[in-house]
This record gives sequence, C-alpha cells and structure tokens, in this order.
Amino acid sequence: MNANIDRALVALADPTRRAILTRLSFGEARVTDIAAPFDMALNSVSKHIRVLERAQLVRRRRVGREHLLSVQLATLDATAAWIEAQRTQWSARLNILDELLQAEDRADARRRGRSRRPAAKKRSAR
Amino acid sequence: MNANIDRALVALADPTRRAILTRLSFGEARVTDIAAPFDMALNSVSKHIRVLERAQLVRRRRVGREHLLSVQLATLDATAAWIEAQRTQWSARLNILDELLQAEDRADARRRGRSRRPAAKKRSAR
DNA sequence: ATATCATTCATCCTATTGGATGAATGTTAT
DNA sequence: ATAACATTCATCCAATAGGATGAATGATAT
Repeated sequence: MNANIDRALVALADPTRRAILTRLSFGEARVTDIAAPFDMALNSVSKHIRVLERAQLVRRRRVGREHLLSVQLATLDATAAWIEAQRTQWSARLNILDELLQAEDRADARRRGRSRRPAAKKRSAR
Repeated sequence: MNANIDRALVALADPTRRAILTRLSFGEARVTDIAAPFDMALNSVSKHIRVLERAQLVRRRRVGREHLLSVQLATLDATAAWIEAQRTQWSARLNILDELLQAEDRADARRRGRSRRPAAKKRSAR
C-alpha cells in the first residue's frame, strides 16, 4: 500500500514527469507526441513514462504499433488524499500535545500559587 | 512558487524523511532525538533535516546548543492542495475533450444518416 | 519482401543523492 | 580554562537517476 504512495511521490517529484502528465491532461497521446515538445531524446521520455506507469499515474493502451498513454487521475487523487491524511493525523497529535502542555502549565501555576516561587518555563514552538 | 512545490515533493519522496516528519508530529525534537531510532549516522539524518527545511516542511529553532525541529503543517497542506488542484484542472480538461468527442460522434451519426456510410471511429480511453 | 515508422532494450556517461567518517564550531557545565 | 555535548562542514564513496546513443523488436504500408 505505502509502496504505491512512494512510487507516486517519487514520480511526481520530477518536473519533466509533471509536464508529461499536464500534456496528457489534454488527451491521450503517443510516446512520440509526448516527447515532441521536450528538448530530450525520445528514449529519455520513454523512460519517464515508464516511471509514471509503475506509479500508476499513467496508463498505456497499445494499438497497433503505437502506445497511447493517458493520465490515471485516481492515483493522483489517492496521493493528495494520502498527504492530506498525514496532515490531519500529525496535526491531531500536535493538538493533543499542546493540550497536555497547557494542562501542565495550569498545574505549574497552581503550584506557584501555593509556594510563591515563579519559575521560567518556556512554551513549545508553533 | 512552483520551485517550492518541487522541493516539497522531492522532500516527501523519501521514506526516511517522511518518517522524520511523523516523528516530529509527536512534538518538537532535537536532531539527536530524531536520529536515535534510525540505524543511520547522526550526520545523515542532519542532512535529511536540511532537505526538509529547504522544502519548508520543517522549522528549526536554535536554543542554546540544541536545534529544535518542528513540522510546518502549512506547507504539507499547500502540497496536498497543489496536487488536488492539478487533479481538478486536468480532470476538467479531459471532460472538455470528452464532450468535444461526443459532439463529434453525434455529427458523424448525422452524416451517416444522410449518406449511409458507417465508418468505424474508436472512442478515446478513460 | 522491403522499407518505414513507433517503441523499447541494452549500454554508457554524468550528476545527484543517501550514507559514512573525521574535523571544526559553538554551547554548557565544571 | 577545560571537558563534554550538539550540531554542522567538508570529504569521500556507492548507488541511483536523468539523459544520450545505437541496435533490436513489432507493426504498417508499398
């Protein structure tokens, strides 16, 4: 499961591959078509396509001698969703932590109230 | 603007760095603390942290001799949002294309109706 | 059958990256 | 002042990734 996310993130982490996806958002295209606008050998583009394919961000449909590629939006969705989920989970943890620290502060304040001994305790960063 | 997204995606495309972010979701930590669970030299972890910092996924707060790191959730949000935006844009383009193709098909059907000459025209892939 | 076109395979080269190591820098404690 | 600690800097190394090139494979057209 996570290996897929990994492949997708790796695939998206390259500007050429993102450009290829953008190109495909205008419709199916052959390897040659995709390569045309790039100042790069056809073979290099072919390699990038394979990376996108392994990440399931792109689908290949062979028709005769040409390979027609298309974007696989679902995977892109899944990737954004994964990041968003991480964000939520991490944020939740930090909130819990913050509440704990605030409770601790209140306890400290009570103790200070009893013993008149103000101690400098720094608040954790945002 | 896009250079930031690029750095964030590159940073997220590594499992060690994602693990570091997860670690930081439990709260601020020093470089040494972050490095502890990893079977990896402190220096290597330090390098990963710099990558996360450049991508603004992590913030550093120097307090005395220790460097306290924390997750910068906003950037994570921005990254997910960027992917989601791409998805939306690309999906919209594909929808337009699909409508165009359907309109074309209907036109073909009308022409066939007038001239009795059925031509095999293949529908584009999903 | 042959030439042409579309694509991948196999290599090779270079730059970058993940990692290790030892020295250098800056901070705290004694 | 000195020792211990926290971290980075400067290198080095191996593995990987991006890119190029020429040959091989497969399909189409003549």
